Amino acid sequence: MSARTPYGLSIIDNCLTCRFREDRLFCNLSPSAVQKLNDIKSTATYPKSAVLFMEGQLPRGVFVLCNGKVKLSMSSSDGKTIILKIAQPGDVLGLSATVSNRPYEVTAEIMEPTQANFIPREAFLHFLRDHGEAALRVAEQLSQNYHAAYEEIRTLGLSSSASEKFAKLLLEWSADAADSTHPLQVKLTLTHEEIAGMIGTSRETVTRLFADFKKKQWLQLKGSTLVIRNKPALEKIVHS
Amino acid sequence: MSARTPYGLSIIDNCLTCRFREDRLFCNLSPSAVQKLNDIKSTATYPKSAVLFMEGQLPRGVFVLCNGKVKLSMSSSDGKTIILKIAQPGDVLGLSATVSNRPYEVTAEIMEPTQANFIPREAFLHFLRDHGEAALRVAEQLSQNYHAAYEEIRTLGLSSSASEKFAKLLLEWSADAADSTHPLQVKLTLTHEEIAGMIGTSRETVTRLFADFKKKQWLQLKGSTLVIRNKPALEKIVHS
DNA sequence: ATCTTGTCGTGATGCAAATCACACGACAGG
DNA sequence: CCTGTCGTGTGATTTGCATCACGACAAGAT
Repeated sequence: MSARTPYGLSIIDNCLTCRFREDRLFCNLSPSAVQKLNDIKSTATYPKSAVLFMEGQLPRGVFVLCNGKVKLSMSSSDGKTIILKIAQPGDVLGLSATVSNRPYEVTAEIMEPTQANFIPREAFLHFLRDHGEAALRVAEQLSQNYHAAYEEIRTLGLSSSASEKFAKLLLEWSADAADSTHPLQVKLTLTHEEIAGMIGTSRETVTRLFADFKKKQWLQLKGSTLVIRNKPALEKIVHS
Repeated sequence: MSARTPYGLSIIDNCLTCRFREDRLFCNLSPSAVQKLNDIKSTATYPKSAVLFMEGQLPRGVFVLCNGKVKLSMSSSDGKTIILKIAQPGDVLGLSATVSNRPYEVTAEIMEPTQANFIPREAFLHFLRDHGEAALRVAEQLSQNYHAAYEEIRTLGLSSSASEKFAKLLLEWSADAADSTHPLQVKLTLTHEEIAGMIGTSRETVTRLFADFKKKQWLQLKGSTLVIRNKPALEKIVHS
């Protein structure tokens, strides 16, 4: 349980029951709850393009990411796909499906080798019934997910143009990277196709939007790092 | 607490702590929890076009609908509006915002005179901390809301055409009205404008879609009741 | 009886973006 | 070396739907 070793297990424990991040799911629980969690969790690593679960499957349990990146997507019968989120370390996947015993809403696909804790459904629900504090924490977490979902609905339903959604995405990225030394630099890890999937448009449009924004001097590309040169302009587009 | 009187209070009690609908939020709780709930709730009736809360406001608490209909909507700075849901009796409004102390995601506007119970935020959270069973119930409810939100995202993000979304809405309606004697009849209570708001299109398009579907013999209008004459055709459109 | 106000029906027009159809560099593996 | 397969860039063409601009009709309001 302690963080004695520099690698491996210490990281695993931290990501599940860290004591220093109040905003995460299982932080600052009582010792007995932490102990119980450690008993029922199991850890595994997954290779690139492995699938944790697929949209429509009955929920087997929740996954807590330790590191790596996971693509959450939905697709329709005619092959169209939207990417909802790129999950980061600390994120909990499959929570709502597990709690309500409905099928997973999304498909979770590993983008780079990832270590994750898995907690089977039955054990998890039993754990929640025994630990009211954790149930409340789960409710809070679900509220946050819900909030994020509504943000998605807002962009999808209220943005008129593709450029608006594109600008919004860029601003989100720059906000996420706020811990970096320079907040206006974003490391691009997605292809245009994937970006298109995130804003519900076509690959070509993304290419054209990039070109367009670069010509307007709003963006600049240094290798694979994107530099935002005119944030106010982007914000103006978003709040049409 | 008893249902002695034919009007008013008996209805109120039923909608909050009914014992016969397991799928609702506060059903089948322990007697002490029920008692506590009754202590902290208050009831009011609201006239048409009153607003329970607005998008962006800090959460004051949750509302439990006893009767009537409430329109939940979001709007963007440039006046565009989407309607997310028409809340029905039994629905709980403002739950996620209240639990996570984030602003209400939507605006809740009364569509017809409505009676609702209100539970203030602080009392509600305190209640949840004291009653783990209720917290778990809330988590389940939030999961369902989350699920519904993802359904919305699916239609908004994956449906290509307006007709697809329109057909989807009609099928939803006919499924909701499944308790009626005839499942293919839907009472129309919304204007074309409002329907347009629900599927993210313009009023004119809705009018044209109605005309189009009627010409194709898929629909028929008897007064204000819509009759679905070719459900398979609608389903085919949806699952393109 | 005459205004207003809200809802519905329908044509004409314009445009943003999907779609189609390429071409080109990078890069891996046989 | 050639030959896939990806990711990108850019034109030409098409199209679904928003938008504008009406007219018709019903229900209150005055």
